[in-house]
Amino acid sequence: MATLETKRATGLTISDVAQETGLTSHTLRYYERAGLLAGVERNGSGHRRYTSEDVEWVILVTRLRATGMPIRLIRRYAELVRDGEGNEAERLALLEAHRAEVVARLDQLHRNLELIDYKIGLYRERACDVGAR
Amino acid sequence: MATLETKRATGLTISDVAQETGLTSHTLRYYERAGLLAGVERNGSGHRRYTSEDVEWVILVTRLRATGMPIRLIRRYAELVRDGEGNEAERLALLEAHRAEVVARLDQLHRNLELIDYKIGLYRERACDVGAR
DNA sequence: GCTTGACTTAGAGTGCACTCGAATCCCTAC
DNA sequence: GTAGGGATTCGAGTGCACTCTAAGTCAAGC
Repeated sequence: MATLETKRATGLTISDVAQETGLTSHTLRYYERAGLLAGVERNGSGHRRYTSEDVEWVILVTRLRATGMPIRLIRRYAELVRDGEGNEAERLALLEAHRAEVVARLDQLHRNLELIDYKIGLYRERACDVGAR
Repeated sequence: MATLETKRATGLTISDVAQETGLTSHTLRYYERAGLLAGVERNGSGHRRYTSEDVEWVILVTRLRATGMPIRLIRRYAELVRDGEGNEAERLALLEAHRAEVVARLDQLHRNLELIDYKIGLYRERACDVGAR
């Protein structure tokens, strides 16, 4: 078994990263296949070894997913980052467009939450009443 | 073609309701099959005729869907409503549980939005800088 | 009376994001 | 040296919520 020392030198295994990010190894491989992760380094026997930068990136990906950004947009963003400098404007545009969608979704969620609260109020106030649906 | 008068008397057609709710006729039939809508009345030739109460209910369903309540829970709720009085406590519990989930999701969304804002900030402030990912 | 178009049904297909299976490989411990 | 456990790959399977197709029925307008 690799010591912490060794891991620091050679990078984390896929199950280390799975544990740290809350994803499964399956999902990590799926993300890599889908182009969300730049090529992760391999050791002599072909096993993935993740750097801490890789892990940071994976965490960013999970956050973007958690806000509902679809895989294909995250891939686009990842591609831009991989292509390096010169496309920052496009990256910014992509993030801003997504931000706008998240804000819109938050608004809608807040509004619909009010309806739920209204219904809950009905059931609480007139629990023995007839017509509440 | 049915006049508005006629429609008021006989109920709305599926495409009327589709238009009014933003769903498609397909989705309305799907919801009915899935047990989300109590049996909608039919006219002589077997076509659905929706009452305004039906439409109200459909709108409530769309709002619950918009907050991410899964079909199976909406079905459960619809069943309770159909069963009539006596189960208000369960309806309330169902709505409150869902409310808690929505609130949790809102929180998480807010937190992740902050990360997006942070990234956007990076690109705005140091658009010409190197290391921003 | 016949076309047009909206409606009906059962059931198949789609898109998304995983999620899992099977076969195989390889390092470690006994 | 061999069993175990985890890694690899490709590709198939799953779950959800629609979304659409095909075959057929029916009412209204020309």
